[in-house]
Amino acid sequence: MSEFELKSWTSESVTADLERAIHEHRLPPGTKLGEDELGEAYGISRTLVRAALLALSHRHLVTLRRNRGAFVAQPSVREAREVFEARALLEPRTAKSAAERMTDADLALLHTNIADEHVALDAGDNGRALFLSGRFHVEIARIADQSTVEAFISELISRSSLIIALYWRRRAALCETQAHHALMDAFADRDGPLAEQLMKSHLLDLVASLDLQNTAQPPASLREALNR
Amino acid sequence: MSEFELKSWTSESVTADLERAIHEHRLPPGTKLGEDELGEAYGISRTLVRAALLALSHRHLVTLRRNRGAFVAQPSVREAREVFEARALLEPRTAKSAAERMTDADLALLHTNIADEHVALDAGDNGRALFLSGRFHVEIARIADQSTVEAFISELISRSSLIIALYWRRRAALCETQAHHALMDAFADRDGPLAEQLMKSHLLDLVASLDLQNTAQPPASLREALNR
DNA sequence: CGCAGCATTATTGTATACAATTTTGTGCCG
DNA sequence: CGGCACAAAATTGTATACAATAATGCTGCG
Repeated sequence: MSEFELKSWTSESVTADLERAIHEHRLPPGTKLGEDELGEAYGISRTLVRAALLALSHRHLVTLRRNRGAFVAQPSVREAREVFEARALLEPRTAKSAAERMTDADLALLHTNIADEHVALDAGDNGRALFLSGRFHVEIARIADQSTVEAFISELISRSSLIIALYWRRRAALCETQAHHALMDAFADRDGPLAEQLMKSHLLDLVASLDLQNTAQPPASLREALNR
Repeated sequence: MSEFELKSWTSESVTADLERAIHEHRLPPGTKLGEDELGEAYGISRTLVRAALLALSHRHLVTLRRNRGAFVAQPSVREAREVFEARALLEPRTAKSAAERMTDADLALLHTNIADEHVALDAGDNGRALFLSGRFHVEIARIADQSTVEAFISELISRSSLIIALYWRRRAALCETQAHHALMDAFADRDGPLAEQLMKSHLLDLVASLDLQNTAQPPASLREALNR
């Protein structure tokens, strides 16, 4: 390892890097994000670290507790439900629009995305697979040519990753790739209504695969102390 | 006026204060928001001003241009359309949920909100009337008990205020109060489907009242230079 | 008189210093 | 030995200093 810094980080790129780390579960919910610690890690001052943490808190990926610091967010059961209800409002219609606007280049890109996900899965890199799985949804919004909705979905996807980390029921491999394949078929046929229906079902399946029965979440602060 | 500061502003309260000023058109689109200027106005350092501007930029109410400063956002025609498409995805269903959960206290609150709007309108305070008109929509999301969707709608409402400032066709009084009254009737009857339909129509009417034909927006930077 | 190039000024970008608060550690007393 | 009070350390909150960049104005030449 070189003594010199290889990259000059900006506030935005640090935000993106942290978001990806959270999305990939390299930074699990509850992890303390110390300002000095991060500043040293990226070779920047606390000023820029704080800007990044502020940005992440606005996306509900990080919780800022006054005079206590920043922590990777731990969505409550309530919040988990709300996130998926919001996704249910936004994504099916967006999938419909995407199907109707889909170009061959878009199709190829989505295919590549799914292929990469399988590669990551086979390599045992579940974090990367989860990230790519989320990217699939964001790409659909991009293809629908709705950048405003895309931004909302992008946030909801990242928050969903935290929810999965906390409430995912099975430890087995992600079985949702089937749903994505089915969506691909609808996209290939430019079948908007089918894509809408498939996305709706997909989201319902996702919620069903979560354990959202608990009214309280005991693992929250305890886990944090034990795992670190 | 006292020489002493009456309130100690925090980053959050400054953000809220600026957002309201933007929402009420006291700070029109394109207005330069100088850091020193704001810092002096609120009696805080640039550190906190920057945190507030960063927060507002994340809500797309302020545009940050590197090394040039912060400006009240000037949504493009494209963005304007997208904002209302996003609202069309979120608000009708939310209105339906709200109607089904509506308590008498909620109804009373909405009534008060509308009454206040009329008072502001009669007093010629169009900015306040516009703000209250937006609050009506946000309150509905709150009543629907969906804080995640509420946050999205809140942002979209504020952005809509900028859109209205730029693209509002008639200069006459806001004629949308009728739509809100109709919604109130549906709410009073706890008629979810009707509320959903009325909200959908209301949003369509709103878009129709805008002039979104222009492909380019010449008044953007020119206006800024002339008006200031 | 007009414009190019440079110096000056103003504003933002980043780092650092200091203050405030919380957390942690220690010792005394019951 | 346990618990409370106080002190020390660590961390965040805010302000300020300095650096970098862009905007402005001036001067001299054509």
